[in-house]
Parts: sequence; structure tokens; C-alpha cells
Amino acid sequence: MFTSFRRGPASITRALRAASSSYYVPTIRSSTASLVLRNSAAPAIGSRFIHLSSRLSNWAGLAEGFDESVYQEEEVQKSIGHNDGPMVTTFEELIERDLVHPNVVKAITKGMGHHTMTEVQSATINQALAGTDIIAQARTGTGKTLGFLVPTIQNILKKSPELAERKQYSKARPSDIRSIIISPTRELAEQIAVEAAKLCAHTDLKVQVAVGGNSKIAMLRKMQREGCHLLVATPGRLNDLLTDPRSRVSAPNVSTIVLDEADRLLDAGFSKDIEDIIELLPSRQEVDRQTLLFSATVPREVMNLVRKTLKPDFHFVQTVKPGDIATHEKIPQRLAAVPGYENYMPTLLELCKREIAKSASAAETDPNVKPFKAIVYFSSTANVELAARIFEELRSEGGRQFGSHPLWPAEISQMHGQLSQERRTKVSERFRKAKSAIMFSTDVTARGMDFPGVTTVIQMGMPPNRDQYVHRIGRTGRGDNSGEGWIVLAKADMDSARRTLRGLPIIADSSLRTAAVDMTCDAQLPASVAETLSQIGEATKRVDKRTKVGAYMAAIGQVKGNPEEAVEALNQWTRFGWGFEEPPMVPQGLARKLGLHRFPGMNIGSHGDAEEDDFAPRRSSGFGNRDGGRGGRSFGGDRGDRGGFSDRGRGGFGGNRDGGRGRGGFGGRGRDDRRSNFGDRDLASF
DNA sequence: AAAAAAG
Repeated sequence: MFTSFRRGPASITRALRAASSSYYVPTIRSSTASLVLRNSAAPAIGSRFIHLSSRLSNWAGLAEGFDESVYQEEEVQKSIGHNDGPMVTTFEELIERDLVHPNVVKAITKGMGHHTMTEVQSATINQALAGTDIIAQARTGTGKTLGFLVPTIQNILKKSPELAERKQYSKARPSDIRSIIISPTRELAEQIAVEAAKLCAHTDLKVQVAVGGNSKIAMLRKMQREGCHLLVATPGRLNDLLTDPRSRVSAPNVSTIVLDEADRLLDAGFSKDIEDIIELLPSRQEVDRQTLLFSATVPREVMNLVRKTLKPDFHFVQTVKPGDIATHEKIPQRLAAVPGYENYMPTLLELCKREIAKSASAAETDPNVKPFKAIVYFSSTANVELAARIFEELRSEGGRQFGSHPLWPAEISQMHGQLSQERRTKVSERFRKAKSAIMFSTDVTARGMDFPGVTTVIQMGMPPNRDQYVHRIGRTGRGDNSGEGWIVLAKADMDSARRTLRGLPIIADSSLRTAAVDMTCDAQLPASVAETLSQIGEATKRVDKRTKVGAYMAAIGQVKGNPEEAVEALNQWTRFGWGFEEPPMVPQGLARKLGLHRFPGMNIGSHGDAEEDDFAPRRSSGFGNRDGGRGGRSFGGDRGDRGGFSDRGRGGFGGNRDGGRGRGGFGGRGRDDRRSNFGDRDLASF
């Protein structure tokens, strides 16, 4: 069941009520008038709509900082409305009812094996074929792509029926693009194009992709050679092509524009690009076109742009039922609360080990159990790099399997925008095909990406906002599959988490034992916990200091909330997570800009004016002794080249496998003769 | 210095 969601101000509401008493009419407070959608009088073709009101919180409420109370006062009414004829719910019916060309439908039913439409597909295809503009909201992983591709393709074939038959010699040109599909990431654009090409396989329609990061010239040559009817693109490259006269790319007869992940494309970072692109296309007065916006979340901020982009009679198609949250209710979501950031890696490792073991033993009795396949999200590239590096460096302990990886057979990879496009493509392909794998990722993969078989989505620290949380979760539980979400949060972030993630079905979980360990002091720990801590400690030692400093800098730049507390938590991370004697230096100018310069925990200075730095693999490096001998010689000169830890004595961290003492951290020894970077507080109190 | 996206 789906709902076609219509709202109107009082006058339109009355008109609607008059037009069809069975329509359902929400009461809208004047203060929410800016959110009102105008209603279309045009009924969808042969469809039977169930008009359901929902509290606005179902969609607008997904915006960060949203004040639900405003909307809860709304009255909710519902009723069922009928249009003539049943709604199309199978792809075959599209042929029977002469709505979509058989060559396209065959590609879906025979080629891809889809017969019954999903809710979103049925809702959007029925509605879009009627010709109105649409903004569609549905849970992630429910087949939105097909929902917009089918009407998009049919729009082209309606105008140019001759393109429905595959021809040996195509007359396609790059100067007659009929539909433009815009995606916020390159990988998503590629993914959509693959799907589109499948649908067009038996037609004469040509699909091309235009994204940054790969050769523009090569892409243009392909365009000239093959021509292009459907262009799937990211905003930057599309803009580039449309403004470059030599590209010979143009869309004088454009019939459809699709914005996938529309909320993202219309938010601050992208909206200018999108507006520019729309400017470059023929105006709606010159060439009538259909605009389709798709998104799993629709924050209130974008509604102004939505209204500008769509025709006034647009429809809001919503398949999220009233009271539903935007994430699939079938995805359990758990929170592992940890004392500090230094607990992140051990907790993550324990979780991965446990889930791998669990699925392995379950697979013994049930062959249908999926192997562990996880995406681990961080909010900065530098932290993705660090975590991936540490996990790559993990080794199992003990003689028998010495050197083997504790997470075998899961393969480890990292994914973010700093990688070359070639690498990005390879990583996502590989992860797509992998049976068991752990991909560390930034939000490049958070939206729309379809990686089959992802069993677990793990978020390390706070997502940038509530929507991203929801989109990340959407990488699992796609289609009819199950999945599980985890979020690992340090105490320092709990306040902001409670605010941002309020109302989501997240359950606190205390089953992970490393999550409870106080890494700042020694303690007797069970052997398995000690082993996990020690594996992380050893692996961390093997990762170069530059990567760690990068991760610290990235985190410093993202500090929100109480900065003094945040700086302390980050410094504690560098000390007990990595064994740093003192936190990395932050240049004065930067510290000032961030408003962090006056906090005692900050290590302000520049590498240039101090002792030699530790970035180059030099022997005697002087990182971390600003309060000590200025002579460039640091404490703990036996650090060795790699890690650059300034612990005194070797085995200063992680090397405490003996006797299962399992001290929870690094750098615990030999520091009390030095000034603490945490002020005068007793370290044990952390 | 903080996802992404045009070089």
C-alpha cells in the first residue's frame, strides 16, 4: 500500500473536499504554511489512491533540529479515495494497458526478472506516467531507480516512437539529450547508468555517464560515437559539458529531469550547481518537461527549492506510512556507548569478530545465513584512512596461526573521495562482489548505493546530521533482506546524539565488553578482552604517525558543542589510543580560527619553528616535547622509526599480553614525571 | 581542517 500525499492551504483544501469527499484532508496550521504542497486536480491514470495523512514529522521532521511539537498538534484524518480502475502493480500490466513499450518492459521482466512492482515503483510509475511532476519519498532500498527510469524512458519513446526498436545504425547524437538524471556521487551515477542501460537494451536509446574524475575527452569521444538520449551525471561535470561549446552536448528537447537523492542535491552544497544546470536547459515555456525528485528523506529546508523546481501541480508520493520512521523498521539499531574515542577501534574489532564468528557458526546449520559484510562509516576521510590502516595491520596472536588476520575471511577496504576515481570504482566493485568484507567509508557511499548482502552498517561517532544516519542505515536491509545497524558513540558525543537522533529506534547495547573498558587505567581484564585490546594496540603501532595526526586534525576541525570537553576527549584519544605523549601540534592560526586557541589542552605551535618533526622517517624526531628540552631531543628516544610513540620504554602499550593483565591502553607508564596535557586532573577520573 | 563535487 502506498500513499499519494497531498496537502493544500485552506482554499485548495476546500476545493479538494468538494472535488472528492473521500479525499483526506489534513488540517494545517498557518505557521506551517511554507510546507504546503499544492494539489493537482489531475487524477493519476487508473489508479486507486489511498490518501493518508501523516504528521508532517514523517518527512519534514527528518530535518536536523526539527521541532516536532509544532506538528504534533495537527489533526490526522484519513479516508480512502478511489479513482477509476485499479492501479498497475505488475510490470506486465504496463504492456497490457499500453502504458510502456513492450521492449522496455521485457527488459525488466525477462532481463532483470522483476514482475511485481515494489510500493514505490507502483506509486511513482503510475503517478509519473500521468505526466505530473513528482517528489517521491520512500524508504531506502525499495527500488526507486526503476521507479524513475521507467517513466523517464517512456517519456522519450512517447515523443519518438522510432527509438523503441533497436537499430543497427543509430542516428543518435550527443546534441539531442532527452533526459538528464543527476546524482550527488559518481558511484551512484554509474550504478544508475548500469540499470538504465539494462532497461534500454532492446531499444535504440543510448545511455551515457558524465562524472568527474575520469577523462572528459574520452567520455566526449564516446558520446560522439554512440550518441546519447539519457545522460546520467554528477553536477560538476554536467555543468561543465553544458557550458563548454566544444563539447557539442545539449538538450534542446529534454523531456525529463530526474534528481536522485533530491534533498542532497538541493541542499547548500549543491543547490547552486543545480540551479545553474536548470538555467542552461531550455525553459519549461519553450519545452515542456517532467521533473522527478527522489529521496528517502525530505527535510523542510529543501521544500522551497522543490517548489521552485517543480510545476505548481506537483504530487508528493510517499510510501512511508504514517507513524513510520524513515528507516526500515526491520533493521534493528544498536548503540554501543564507550567512555572515550580510544575505545572505538577495540569495540569495533570485538563487534566484527563476534559477528563473523556468529555467522560462521550459524552457517553450519543453515546455509542461507549471510556472511558478515559491513560498511563502517566515519565522518572524515582521515579517520576512514586511519581505521582502515589499523584494521589492515591486525594480526592474530599465538603461534599456530601467527600472522593470520583475526577477521579472516573478511577483506578490508577503504572508500572515500580522496582516492582516484579508478581506485574508487575498483573498491566498490570489489566490495559489491565480496562475500565477507568490511569497507571503511566516508559518506560517499551513504546514499543510494546498492551493495548486495550488506549485513551490518556501523557508524563510528556522530553522523553529520540525522538524514545521513538514516541514509547510511539504508545500505543494509535492501529489498527483502535483513540487516543490522550499530552506532558507537563516546560519552563526549552523547548529548549531541540525544538531540540529533531523538526518536530513532536505537537501543542501547552493553554486550560488547571492550566498550566498557576504561582505557586510561590498568585493570584486570578477561583474556579475550585483553587480546582484542592488544591486537588493536599492536596494529596501531604499525600505522605511521602521519595518518594519526591527520585523523586528529580532521577531528579537531569538526569539533562541535562544548569545545573544551571535546578537545580533552580528543587529546585523551591520542594518548590512550595511540600512545602519544602529547597531542599533535595545531598551528596557532588554525586554532584561533577554530576558536580553540585558549584551551589548555591544545598543543599550539607549528612544525616549522619547533624541533624537527616526526613526519619524515628520521631517527631522532622531536614530536611531542614542547614542555621538555627544547633542544630537539624528545623523551623516549627509543621509539623506533615507525610509530613515533613517545612512550618511555618499549612495550609502552599494547604489549601487555603477558598474564592477561589487559591494561586498557597505551602510554600508561612513565608519564607521571611529565606535565599532563589534560591539566591537573587525575587521569583516572576520565 | 571539516562528505561531496570540475579542473
